[in-house]
Amino acid sequence: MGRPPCCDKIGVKKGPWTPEEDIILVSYIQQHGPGNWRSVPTNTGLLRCSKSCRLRWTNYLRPGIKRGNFTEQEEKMIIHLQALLGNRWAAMANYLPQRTDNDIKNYWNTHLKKKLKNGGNQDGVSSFQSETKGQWERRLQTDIRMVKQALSEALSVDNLSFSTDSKPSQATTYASSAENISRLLENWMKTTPELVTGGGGGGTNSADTVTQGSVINGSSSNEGAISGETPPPHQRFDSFFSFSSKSCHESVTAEQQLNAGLMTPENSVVFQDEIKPSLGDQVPLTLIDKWLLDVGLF
DNA sequence: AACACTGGCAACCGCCCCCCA
DNA sequence: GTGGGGGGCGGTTGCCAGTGT
Repeated sequence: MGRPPCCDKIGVKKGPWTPEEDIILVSYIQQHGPGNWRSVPTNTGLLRCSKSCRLRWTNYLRPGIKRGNFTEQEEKMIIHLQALLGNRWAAMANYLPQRTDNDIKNYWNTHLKKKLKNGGNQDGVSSFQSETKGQWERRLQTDIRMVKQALSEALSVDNLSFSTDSKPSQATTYASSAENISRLLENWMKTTPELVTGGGGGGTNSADTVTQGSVINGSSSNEGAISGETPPPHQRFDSFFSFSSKSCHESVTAEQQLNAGLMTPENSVVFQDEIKPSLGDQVPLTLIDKWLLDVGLF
């Protein structure tokens, strides 16, 4: 017998996610945190496969995701990481915390692959590949060993500080996800104004039912833990948006620091609980910086 | 203005790895 | 030690918007 599918194919919805589904998912993760994906569809009532929920979260709703054009720095980073790591998109995403592996993969396949093919030697990448890749792999192995040791010591301290201060950090992190869906919500509210104007006219469609039943209740119970009261619907959505400016600011700050080489993914407040501690797979950003400096990129 | 083509991106699929009983 | 289940990852697909003819 083969392995059963992760979810029943019957009754599982496929295709693009609706804003309502996004809200349900984010609301659930705000309360329970990411993980245990198998239980997500059951507990939320989402007619989605657990994998689909995880992908939607990691690729779109996850906090701190930067969308839009890749910067030149990011592009160079991807090119070099691809040369170094191959098609290990998830590992590459560790060095570009604001980009998802899917984003990086798509960008590589649609832009960079073509660019390198047409352009040939871009920014010395080809010569780097032929001349220094082997050398870098050796240095990387050495670095990884050193860093593993140093980080394991450091993390034993960091974990203590994280555990004592995990709540605010988590709140900030999940708040940022609201920023990601806020744009969707804004569009959604434009198209379905009756849902968020306090039930002005009608508002008896299925979307309203879903929103009132699953999302608002979930959201309010979550916020109730903070504010202790249930605001009216439009204020509850406002509170979703109210996260945006702060988290956006933090996100930009983190980005600026990352770009300036002042902050590594490991000590970023925004991403610290999203970074996987798979030390064997990744090298701290400072090493990449060093490498980029060595090859004359910065 | 209408149609065809192309590129970009979100989402799905299936394999693999790791953890736990 | 082993098998099953869950999660992660990379490859691929399909839809949609933009652009060209």
